[in-house]
Formats: sequence, C-alpha cells, structure tokens
Amino acid sequence: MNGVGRRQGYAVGEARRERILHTAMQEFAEHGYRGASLARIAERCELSQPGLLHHFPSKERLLVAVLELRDRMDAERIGHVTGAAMLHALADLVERNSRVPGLVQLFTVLSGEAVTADHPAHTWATERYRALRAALTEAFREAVAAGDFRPDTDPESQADRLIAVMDGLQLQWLLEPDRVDMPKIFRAHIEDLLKALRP
Amino acid sequence: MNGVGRRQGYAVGEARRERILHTAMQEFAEHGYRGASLARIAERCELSQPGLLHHFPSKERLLVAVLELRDRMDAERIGHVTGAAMLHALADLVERNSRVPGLVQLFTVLSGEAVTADHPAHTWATERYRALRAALTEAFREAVAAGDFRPDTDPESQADRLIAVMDGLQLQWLLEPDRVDMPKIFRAHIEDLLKALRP
DNA sequence: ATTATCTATAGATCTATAGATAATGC
DNA sequence: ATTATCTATAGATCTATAGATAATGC
Repeated sequence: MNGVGRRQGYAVGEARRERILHTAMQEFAEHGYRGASLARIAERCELSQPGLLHHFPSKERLLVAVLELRDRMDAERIGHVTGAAMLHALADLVERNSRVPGLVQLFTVLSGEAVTADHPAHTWATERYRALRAALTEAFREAVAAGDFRPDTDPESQADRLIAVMDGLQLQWLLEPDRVDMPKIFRAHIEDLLKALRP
Repeated sequence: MNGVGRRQGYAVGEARRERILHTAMQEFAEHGYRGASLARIAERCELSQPGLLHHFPSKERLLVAVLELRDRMDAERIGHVTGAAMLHALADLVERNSRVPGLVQLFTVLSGEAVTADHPAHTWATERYRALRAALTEAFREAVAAGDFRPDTDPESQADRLIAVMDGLQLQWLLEPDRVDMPKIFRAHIEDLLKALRP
C-alpha cells in the first residue's frame, strides 16, 4: 500500500493506516489469521469495520501489509556478517526477540498456520524460509572459505539446523516463557557450535 | 470417549466414530483447527453435520479426541532408551515421521495455532512439551550418569535444543519437502551431537 | 476531486440444538 | 431402552459491498 496506488498524503489516513497495521499485528499474533476478526481490529482502532476496509480492501490484503511491515522490521534487525561474528549476531537477535514476545508470536503462529496449503501466507512462508536458508547457507560458506570454520563443514545442513533451533526454541518459549530461557539456551547452543566448527 | 460414558458396543457407532476421528485428523492437518469445518468433516464421512455431533458433541470435544488418538499413536512410536541408543532412536523416529507427512503436519499446525492463549489445544500443547522436555532431560541425565556422555553435559539444555531441532526441521520440511531432506539433516545433527557429547 | 467515514445489509459460513424416525441389541 | 441418523433451524459470526455524508487538500 505504501508508495503504490495512493497519490498523496492525507495525514489522517496515513495515521489511521499505521494504527490499523499495528493493531492487526497484535490481533493476528493473539488469534492467528483465521481466528482474527476485522470487526475486532476495527473496534480496537475506534473505527467501523467497513471503515477499516476502506484502507485495506480485504482481510488478506491486510495480512499482506502486516507481513511486509514485519519483513521491513526484520531487515533492520539483521546485518550481514559471517563466521563467528554471524553466530554471535544471531544470539544477540534471539536475545532481542525475547523482549518482543508479541512479534515472535506473530511469526510463530503465522508460520504454523501457513503450513496448510490454503493459507494466504503459505507462499510468503515458503519463500521467507527459502531466502533465510539461502542467506545463512551463504554466510556459512563464506566462513568456511575464510578459514573461520573447518573445511568439512556442510553449510546448508548447518544453516537448516540453526534455523530449526531458533524456531523450535521460540515455540517452547512462547508456551512456557518462565520455564524456557530461550536466549540462554540458544547462546549455549552457539557456543557448542563454535567449538565444533572451529578448525 | 473410549471406555467412558458409553455403555456398550453398537458396532455401527464404533466404526463411525473411528472414521470420523481419522477424517478429522486429516481435516485439522489440512486447515488447522480454526480453519476446519464440521460440515466438511461430516460430508467426508457421508454423514449429516448433526449426525457427526451425535458422536462428538462439540468441535472442541472432537479435537480432544483427535489429540488423544495422536498421543496414543505417539506413545507406540517412542520406547524408553538412553544415551547413544536414545539419539539413534530419535533419528529413526524422524525417519519414520518423514513417511507420514499428514501426521507431522497435524502436529505442527496445531502446535503453531495453540501458541495463542485462546486456542482449545493451548493447555494440551503446553503440557505435552513439558512432558517431552522432562522425559528427554531425564534420558540425558541417565546417559551422563551411565558415563555415555561427558559429565559437564547440561541435560535440560540439550533436551530443549534437540526438541527444537526436530520441530524446526519439521516446519521447514513441510513447507519445502523436496528441498529439505529432514531425516538426513537430523541424522547429521545426531552424529555431530554424539561426537560432542562423548566423554 | 479525493479521501475518510458511517449505516445498512447481503450473502455465506459455522456451531449447536430440537425433535422426529429408524435401527440395534439386551 | 439405547443408539444412530435425519431435517429444520436458531443464533452468532464473518467478510465484503452499496451508497450516503463529511472532511481534506490541491
């Protein structure tokens, strides 16, 4: 929606869209896409439900806008580094994530729902993982080339497993935040991995 | 439902319940709990929708029955072993899981949805993870005591991470079955873990 | 002129209940 | 007597559209 289709400012509208977007993020996180209700989102924005649909013409388009917002926020959080630096950067990311449970939950719930083929975020999820895997694989590859990691390291396998650990820990953490110290466990994992991969 | 409340046989009813249960498992796997429709399940069982509700009095009760069935099937698949044997048993389990994508998807989708507090499987998911973590932690602990693993092994941390790898890989595999060789990646992980934990 | 917002409402679900009829098993 | 099944339907959503009115900004 941003930059496309809409000609001009109308400050009121811009502010409203911003508010809807953030409210929708919360609603999707709390109830999933399928469990979310446009009427409830509208109410939380002090707006009628058709009023909401004036800004986002369908529930699916609202979801797309939310996913784009999330991706933009994500992009800001991950820089490009390789080797040991990359692993520590990931540990830092997990640490920061543990302070925004809502964002983590949005992602975990949507990813779970999106496994079903008829979910509107199915393609988004598939492509997001493909990109993430590719980026991490490349980072491992560079680290091996730079001599940071042992030459017999399998970059793709390591990338897949590392993503898996992050996602799996998020799930456990969201279900029992008090019993699962996600950042600590992940950092321990990173330390062990560094030991195992050092040449 | 099984063994409780219902006095006797009525072979027709028993068979029907069996069929409903398995159809519901598929439907929940394909659309999630929230996306599933009782009318559609009934139709796939060649039954009217109120006919279905005669056997399972609400959608939630049907879900509970499905979860119980899944847990029973699961219990059959995992025996009690520790140390290296346990890790290889898990690799075998993942291998077998890769041949029943429907079951894996049921579990992944419901776990994802169930992260939201208002989901009827929320408690089930929480308790299932708690039990799984406890069992795996105990197995690691025994293995350390038996001298299979290094004494500085942290059983709980290792258990959490291992569960995370399994769940995370399932998610990636379900989204891109052709690009993610789940059993192979998991086995590689187990091999690395064995190397790292051996005293 | 474009945008923001509202009320009213269509049309499609969806779950669950009421109440009737037929089949099953002691 | 209990169970299995059906039709009809209540009652609650839910998304989306039509069409009117008010505010905004060139």
